[in-house]
Amino acid sequence: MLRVGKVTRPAFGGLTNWGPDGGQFRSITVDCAGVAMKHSRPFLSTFVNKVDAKGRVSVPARFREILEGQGVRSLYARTSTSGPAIVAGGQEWMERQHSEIGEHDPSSEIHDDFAYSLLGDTVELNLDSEGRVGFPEELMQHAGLDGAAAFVGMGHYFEIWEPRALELRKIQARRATAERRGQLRQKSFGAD
Amino acid sequence: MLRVGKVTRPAFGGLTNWGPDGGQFRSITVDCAGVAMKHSRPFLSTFVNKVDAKGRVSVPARFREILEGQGVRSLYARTSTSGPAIVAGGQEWMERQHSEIGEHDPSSEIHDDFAYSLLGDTVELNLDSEGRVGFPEELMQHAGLDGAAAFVGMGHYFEIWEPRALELRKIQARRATAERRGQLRQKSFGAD
DNA sequence: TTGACGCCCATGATGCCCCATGCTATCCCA
DNA sequence: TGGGATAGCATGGGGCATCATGGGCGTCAA
Repeated sequence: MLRVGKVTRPAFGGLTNWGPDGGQFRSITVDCAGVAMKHSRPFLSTFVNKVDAKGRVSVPARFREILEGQGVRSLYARTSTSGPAIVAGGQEWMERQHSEIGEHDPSSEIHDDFAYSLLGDTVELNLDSEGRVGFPEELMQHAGLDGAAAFVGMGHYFEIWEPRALELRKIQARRATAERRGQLRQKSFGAD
Repeated sequence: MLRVGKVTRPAFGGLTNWGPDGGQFRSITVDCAGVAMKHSRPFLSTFVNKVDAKGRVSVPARFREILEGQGVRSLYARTSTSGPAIVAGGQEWMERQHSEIGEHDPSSEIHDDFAYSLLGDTVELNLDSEGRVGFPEELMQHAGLDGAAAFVGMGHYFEIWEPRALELRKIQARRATAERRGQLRQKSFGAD
């Protein structure tokens, strides 16, 4: 289980707040070691957009706002290590990935494994003036994208799925969540 | 050794107090590690409003005050994991959800399950200048909304039910509460 | 020359904003 | 104590801005 005080993962388990102001970094998380870290609003919700004949997809406007708030007008993407999906995010997510690798001894094999799979496979994609991106063929194939793409917010990052595959994955996730929270609920505090 | 769980859920079991002043954050909860967390007044009571032809519903004025006190003029909503209802809340509730997910290792399956069902299914809805929201068709269907919607305060968040379904649920809840509290009490405020 | 890519404009759909109206609960004064 | 005035709130509908999407044109490199 995660421990408090790992400076490299302050965001998981800290106190978070997004301010009401528009677009830029919106909050500070302070972990138990007193380390502060910037935060954008989380990527939320699911949006399904079409893939056009040129292979372009509109990045949902809400997601674009967040990405732009983090700096440049582009996103980072790679194949998911746990399913037929593309994992993507902005500057902050990239930094997170980077520091996750930094937790490991540079001379260790695990360090290199992480670097090859998390950094080596990541591409940086620019959004066009309409807010669209074209994913490389390899990523499209991994996710089985064809005709439509579902963007699902995962908090600090988001994923892109073939819509039907995502729906199936979500059904499974809802079941697991209900069970898990049902157990918590019996212990006393209200989940929802 | 301190675990994340102790820190990320200060509200459950912390020391809480809401002040009498108007609108903004009204209290501070301090958990065992000394971490402070903001609190609004709780969402209370039940309000029934109409759903208009465009599918819009007025959010009760009391609830709006609380939401606005938390920052932006919007709310977060998703289907309930435990019944035919929409679960909704403001910024604070969203932060709670987010940090609940953050308790888990990002590479674990439970992390993803929570993210897909708690974040991926959550939508951010802006209130219009009259204080109304339009829920997505999917949420309306899950709650069986049609013509009217009952907003019921649940403390840190609230739920939206089809009024009759809520009434039934409440009857069941009263009975269960009465049983738990013992025979004597059941006799004195059993049937209202 | 041709194909890939980036940039730009047109269009339709959707969501958001604004104004108008009517209801109701509360307060004030007779 | 009752009735009218008033302010806050819920409700309805029309218009406009934003967004997704499709297609065209120019540029650069193979």
